Amino acid sequence: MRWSEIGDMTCSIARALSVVGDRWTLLILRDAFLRTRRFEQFQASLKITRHRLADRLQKLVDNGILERLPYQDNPPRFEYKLTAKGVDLYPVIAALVGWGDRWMAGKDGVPIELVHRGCGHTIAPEFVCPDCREPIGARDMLAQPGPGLLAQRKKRRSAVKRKT
Amino acid sequence: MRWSEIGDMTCSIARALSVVGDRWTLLILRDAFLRTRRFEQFQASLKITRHRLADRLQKLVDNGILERLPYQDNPPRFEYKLTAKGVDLYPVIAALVGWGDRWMAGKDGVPIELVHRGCGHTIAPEFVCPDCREPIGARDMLAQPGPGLLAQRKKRRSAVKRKT
DNA sequence: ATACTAAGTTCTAATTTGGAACTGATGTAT
DNA sequence: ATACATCAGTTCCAAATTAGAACTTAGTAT
Repeated sequence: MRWSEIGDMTCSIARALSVVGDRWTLLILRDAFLRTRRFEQFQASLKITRHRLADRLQKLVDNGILERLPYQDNPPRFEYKLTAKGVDLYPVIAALVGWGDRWMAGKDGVPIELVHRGCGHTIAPEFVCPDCREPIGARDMLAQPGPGLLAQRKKRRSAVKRKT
Repeated sequence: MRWSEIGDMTCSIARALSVVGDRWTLLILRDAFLRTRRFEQFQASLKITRHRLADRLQKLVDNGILERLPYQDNPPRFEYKLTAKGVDLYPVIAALVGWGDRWMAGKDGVPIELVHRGCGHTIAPEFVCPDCREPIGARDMLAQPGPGLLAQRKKRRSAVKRKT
């Protein structure tokens, strides 16, 4: 199985993970959020092999998460910047940081604190319902078929009909 | 390099990803959140090889994210349930769903909608600062060294001192 | 002329994964 | 009683992915 397509890909998580779901990619993005931009910087920070790094950066560019922009011409050199689609992955990173802080922190406490520029508080952000503003936990949400799944089911039904 | 330890592990993301950061694990957890519990159910749903599944489940149990509980004695059979630590990964899953919905949905629309049980609205949850309740984006947060990192730096400094 | 930098590429060896068959304890149908 | 099915895994080999290290290319600095 090629990892560009996981399982049935009906699920948004599967689709997201097909782009972002390997071990290095999220670490590369973490560095990107901390304003790392250049090949050598990523490599030095992550100790990823150069090969792998080139590969992952390429994939992120292909998927519109990073942009490869020239920053000088002679010799041609490029840097990688988060696109809007990339910046929008921030909640994923933040959620991972939060969980890591809560459950995997060493005895010395959390390694990095997040400070909200607006109010100056150093707290992990939390998920809320944008409508009623209540914090959201796993069992507060109900998953139900959306338009995409319904459309797909419809297609499948008519495909079966054609066969019989 | 063994993947139980990524890079320098100073970072909460690296620590989180060392447990949760491979392609199958988050899909297994997605299923767990949708109340899948048994080996055969996971296998049928994910089409992961049995070998890999056994491996990943074991690792999740080792890390306290799933619990392996007997549900019958003759023959002995077990099911896997999310622990508190596992349930607390919900924001990560939710963030992935949100991003997948926003950027990777097919033309038919999102496959699954999330309904907030409290208010009945079908919207993707958003991140807010728990203090001022403002929505949080990538550039609204400032990362600064926390107690864990400071403690570690202190240790390193004294180690250097001993050497010289 | 030599060394150095940035951003890759190429090569081989080691590790991880996929695919498919097999196990073992039990329950059910013929 | 024999055959077949279920569940929760193991075992084995081939295929894909990754690590590690050296090499490339184009320009700059000493």
